[in-house]
Amino acid sequence: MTKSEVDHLEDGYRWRKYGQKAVKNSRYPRSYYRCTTQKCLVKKRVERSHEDPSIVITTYEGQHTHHYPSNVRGSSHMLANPQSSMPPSFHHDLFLQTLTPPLQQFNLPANYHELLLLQNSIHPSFINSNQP
DNA sequence: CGGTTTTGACCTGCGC
DNA sequence: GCGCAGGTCAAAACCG
Repeated sequence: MTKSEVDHLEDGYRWRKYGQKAVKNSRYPRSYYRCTTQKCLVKKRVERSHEDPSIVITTYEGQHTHHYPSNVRGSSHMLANPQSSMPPSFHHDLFLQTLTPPLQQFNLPANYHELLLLQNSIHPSFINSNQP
């Protein structure tokens, strides 16, 4: 449930695509990702909105039981001492916040843009959390 | 050379 | 029992 033009969303974890299928509702293909960290078998389903091609619906299946990888591809510049500045609890909270809003989005399309902006605000903020 | 993406085939659950 | 739809596997291709 994030607005993005690309499927490869860097959410702090590394994903390996293991499948792709076309769905009937959407005329766009749906991609299946799995967390590359062997400790947790979290799965992720990325589907493109049938209304707005610029919006992808990301459905997480399971919970991450580990911190994000030591070196995140594409965001390696933000790893100075992540564990220190961001305890797991904080991340878990963020995780819940990321999961909760989508349900409201479905019921309140009017808040869509606000939530999208919120989503866009969360990522940079937590990236900059260890920035002096 | 290792990890990742791609892509078709294969498997399973469900409705008729 | 069959067909459809969704989900997964695995081999080859691809890329740093």
